[in-house]
Amino acid sequence: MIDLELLNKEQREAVLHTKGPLLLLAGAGSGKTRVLMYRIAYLIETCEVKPWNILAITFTNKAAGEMRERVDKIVGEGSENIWVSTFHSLCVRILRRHIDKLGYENQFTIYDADDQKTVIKGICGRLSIDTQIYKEKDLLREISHAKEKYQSPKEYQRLAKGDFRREVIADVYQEYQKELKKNNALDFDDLLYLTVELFQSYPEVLLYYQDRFRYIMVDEYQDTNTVQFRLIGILAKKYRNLCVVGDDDQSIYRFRGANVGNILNFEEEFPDTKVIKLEQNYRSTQHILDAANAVIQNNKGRKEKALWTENGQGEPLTFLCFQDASQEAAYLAKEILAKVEKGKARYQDFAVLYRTNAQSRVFEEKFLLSNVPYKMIGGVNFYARKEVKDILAYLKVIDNGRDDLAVHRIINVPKRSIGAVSVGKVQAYANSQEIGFYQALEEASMVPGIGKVLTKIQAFVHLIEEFRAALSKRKIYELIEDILEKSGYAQELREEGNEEAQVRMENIQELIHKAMIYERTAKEPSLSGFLEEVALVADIDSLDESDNRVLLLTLHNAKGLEFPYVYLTGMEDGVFPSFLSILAEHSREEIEEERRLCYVGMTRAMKALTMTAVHTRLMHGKNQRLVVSRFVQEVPRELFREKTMPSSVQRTVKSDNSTTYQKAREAFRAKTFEPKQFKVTKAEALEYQTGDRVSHIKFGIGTVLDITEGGKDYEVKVDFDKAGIKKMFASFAKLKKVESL
DNA sequence: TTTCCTGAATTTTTT
DNA sequence: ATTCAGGAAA
Repeated sequence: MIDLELLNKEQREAVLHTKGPLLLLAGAGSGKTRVLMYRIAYLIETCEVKPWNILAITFTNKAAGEMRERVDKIVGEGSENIWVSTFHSLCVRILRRHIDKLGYENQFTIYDADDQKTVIKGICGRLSIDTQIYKEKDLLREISHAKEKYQSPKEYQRLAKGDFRREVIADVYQEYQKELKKNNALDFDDLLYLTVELFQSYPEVLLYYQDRFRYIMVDEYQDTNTVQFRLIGILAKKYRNLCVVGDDDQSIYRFRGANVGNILNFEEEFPDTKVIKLEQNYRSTQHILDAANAVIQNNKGRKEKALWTENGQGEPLTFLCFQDASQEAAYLAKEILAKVEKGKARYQDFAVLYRTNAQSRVFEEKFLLSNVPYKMIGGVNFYARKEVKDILAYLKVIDNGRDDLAVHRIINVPKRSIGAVSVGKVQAYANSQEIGFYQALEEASMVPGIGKVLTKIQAFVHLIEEFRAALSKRKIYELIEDILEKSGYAQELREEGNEEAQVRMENIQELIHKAMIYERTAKEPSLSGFLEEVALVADIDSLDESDNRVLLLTLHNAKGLEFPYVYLTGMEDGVFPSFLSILAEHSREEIEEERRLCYVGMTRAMKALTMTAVHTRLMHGKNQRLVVSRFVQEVPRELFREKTMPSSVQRTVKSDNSTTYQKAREAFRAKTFEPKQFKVTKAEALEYQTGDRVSHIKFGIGTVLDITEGGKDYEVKVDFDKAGIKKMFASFAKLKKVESL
């Protein structure tokens, strides 16, 4: 049962307004998630709305999961039928059912940023485009923006007329779409774009979903882009029960096409919109809110609002300035450690926020050194690691035979003596016959001049066929194990035998583990489903609040989270706001976006907010002298602790040329290769020894033959009764002793 | 032809 | 850290 008395007046009003369009302007920490949750519960309980008629769109998968869980607790039965998901996973679900209407196969692959770049490179090569002038990154961004605005290649070309540069980009865009379709692949933007296209071309499909989603709610509305706006616009058109929740001051994804204008457009598109403002903050102290309000007030053209709280004044803010980043990090480690040891806080109460991922490494180093347990979000994505991408490429080829990109990746991994020249011949044959690369491999005997490599290619094709045939019988994690063994990938790693190979193997083991979890938790597990999950998860989704560690993350990743103690680090002009935004063509807008980012960061803090800056920082291989961020200057001095007020700073933004590029690079390298402790800790002692009988989750019971001590783990050789002799790493095998020798 | 080696270049923020 | 280009060795 829900109790509306627990809500304030505005929150309650929002819950009770169930019919027609509703725009909820919710300041940071104003309890909007709570409102959404109560609203769903109220619809089901009191208005007798069927759970499957409700669609809630959240920003991350994690938020979706939490929302469902919390609604579960209130309404109990039926909540699993509510569609709670991100824009992207919603679109995948719809497209898996209907995309054949648009000329793709339903088994499509989702391409990540790396895949996109590979495609673009290929196109630039074929069209002889100079990638010095047309950088792959810029081309991709331009294409992405076009799709975000729902511009087809044709439309883009029409608009590009007369602008030579954009005409070239139009050609690339067109080629790019052709290539993706040929590979039966979609990029992130396609997921949204094609769903809109589907709805616009097939009214009966649209009608089905309009009738299905009679009540629609969208969280983080300020970060929707034009296609997303269009998507929810047409979905909600029939019943018009659309509730969007957002805060224009927290719009931080403009670079990704997010359009704050959607908040203003909303009332135009839905003229009878009810607007409710939530301004009472339940998260932070008044000091923190005053500071955040003071900063954000420097932005023009925002909806005026001011957060207030009943939480009391709280402590003043702290500002600290250090000589360099290493001292900044060392101090934070020391301070956090001291607070935890005094029993004032737990590690999980702290968050260290920074503008760019590159800034994280110094914190990692110092935290390791001081034994401060931490978790870093973002940075090098787990799924972006070479060995993981290799295995995923195998899975993609098995799942979608038309994904030539994946075939190219694995054709000679591990080494099969099928080199670039042979691959070129097969590709040429494929082009001449107008067939896919994989199909050309199947017909390799027809390829002119293929010679001895033919047998190797046939062996590869046979291998893939074998995996495909086994698909229905094998679990996904078993399939991965098959791939490892039968392709020789594991063999190659074993032969390398160094520590790096071991880490790679561990990463693959982690992938296997993720596959196991997926199969346990998914409703209808499938290979496509697993690959899709891998493609759409964000690092932040894996965050576990019960994990007692300090969190290291970018400001962007911190959105939607809260912590008792927040450190905003790297508060220097040039870092935050970034040079790119200061020097940009539309500098004012760009800096306003950075300022909103700062506002988001500040409002994450519940009890205490500390800002830190440094005098010099190693950037792009040079030691730069930096001045304190203008955002710090925008905070009224009286809000800071007396002794830590930002000192009036020398106005010198000059790079220090005394260090040559080479020297800096060497220094950087030296740091990179410092002996590094590992997060996967080696067991102090194993519970078993040679001769003991042990059990393994998959292989069953066996006898330990040998234990070898490696760099950071033990390698254990076990003779299993059923599975024979296997070698494995102790930290992964999780062997349990069943009897002693 | 394939493989192995080296040096150079690339990092704003992300689904 | 990874990938790519270019050149030498096998």
